[in-house]
Amino acid sequence: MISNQQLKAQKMLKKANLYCTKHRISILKILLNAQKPLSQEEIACQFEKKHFDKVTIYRTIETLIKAGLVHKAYIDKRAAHYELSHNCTEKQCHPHFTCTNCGRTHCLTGILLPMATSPYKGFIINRQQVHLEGLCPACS
Amino acid sequence: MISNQQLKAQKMLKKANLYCTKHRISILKILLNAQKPLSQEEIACQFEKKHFDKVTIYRTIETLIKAGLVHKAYIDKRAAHYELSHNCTEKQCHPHFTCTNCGRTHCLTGILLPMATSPYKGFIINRQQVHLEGLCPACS
DNA sequence: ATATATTTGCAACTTAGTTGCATATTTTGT
DNA sequence: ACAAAATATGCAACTAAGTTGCAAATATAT
Repeated sequence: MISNQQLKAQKMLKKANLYCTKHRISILKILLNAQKPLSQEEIACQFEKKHFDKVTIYRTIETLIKAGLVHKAYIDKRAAHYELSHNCTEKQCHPHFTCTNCGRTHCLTGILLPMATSPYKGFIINRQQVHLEGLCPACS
Repeated sequence: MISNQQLKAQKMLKKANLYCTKHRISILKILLNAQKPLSQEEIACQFEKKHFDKVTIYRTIETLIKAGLVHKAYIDKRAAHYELSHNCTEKQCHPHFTCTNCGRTHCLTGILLPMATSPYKGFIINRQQVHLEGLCPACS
């Protein structure tokens, strides 16, 4: 029984001209199900019994970032957090919201700000990512 | 001979009700002169001979953040980078620009985007920070 | 000048991420 | 379907970033 997400992940890898390995498919599936950016450790936890080396996870993420499938989220955590790029337009990522009370991070996919335009000569802006701070529904 | 920045730093600390120590003044002076966000290590390097323990630098930064004088910049570096809040409005920080070619980060203080408004009930947005990616004048 | 409150330095530690290399897996060509 | 070539993975050891507890030093208030 091949799941929907399994097929989706395989297609993503094929399209990006990457080797279609168990590890990459698993990591893509985890990111497809995630409702927020995940760290290496959070990804590792979702494998339960089957052990995935952290080096493999880091290298897989790096590969997926280079292929444009994944990007780093700019949030206020010590460890880097990653998410799929498929909820973002080419020029702009959906905003991330961090609650200053409980520290939890949410993706606010419903917001789109106008793109910044540079008043300085020579700066070519290709992508924009917005970070928001405030109180989440549970804390407000 | 007391410099201008020395006085400025002292005033900032007094106003924030913080002990006015050599270390805090030195760190504030370094941040006042910086044209971009600095990491703990970059701050430490500017002390030259006089040795400042990294723990002291981390704790000082934490204190200054709590007092609202400093904040973390959301940029694509492994180590956290910090800057003074005095170039930002209460609601919004100036955007940071990272060059995808050379990796250098710049502050684009001339840009101000409209504040995001949440389409979700219960999310109260207090502050916004924008991160831009593209090519800097040297690389474009 | 002294007492009290707060900050600093040191040592040891945790967490996050990286590198080199031998082994295993995936793809390509036949 | 099979072998060869290309690429990915696991392991061990390592570096970098940040934290904690505690004793000594410094700043402020009286």
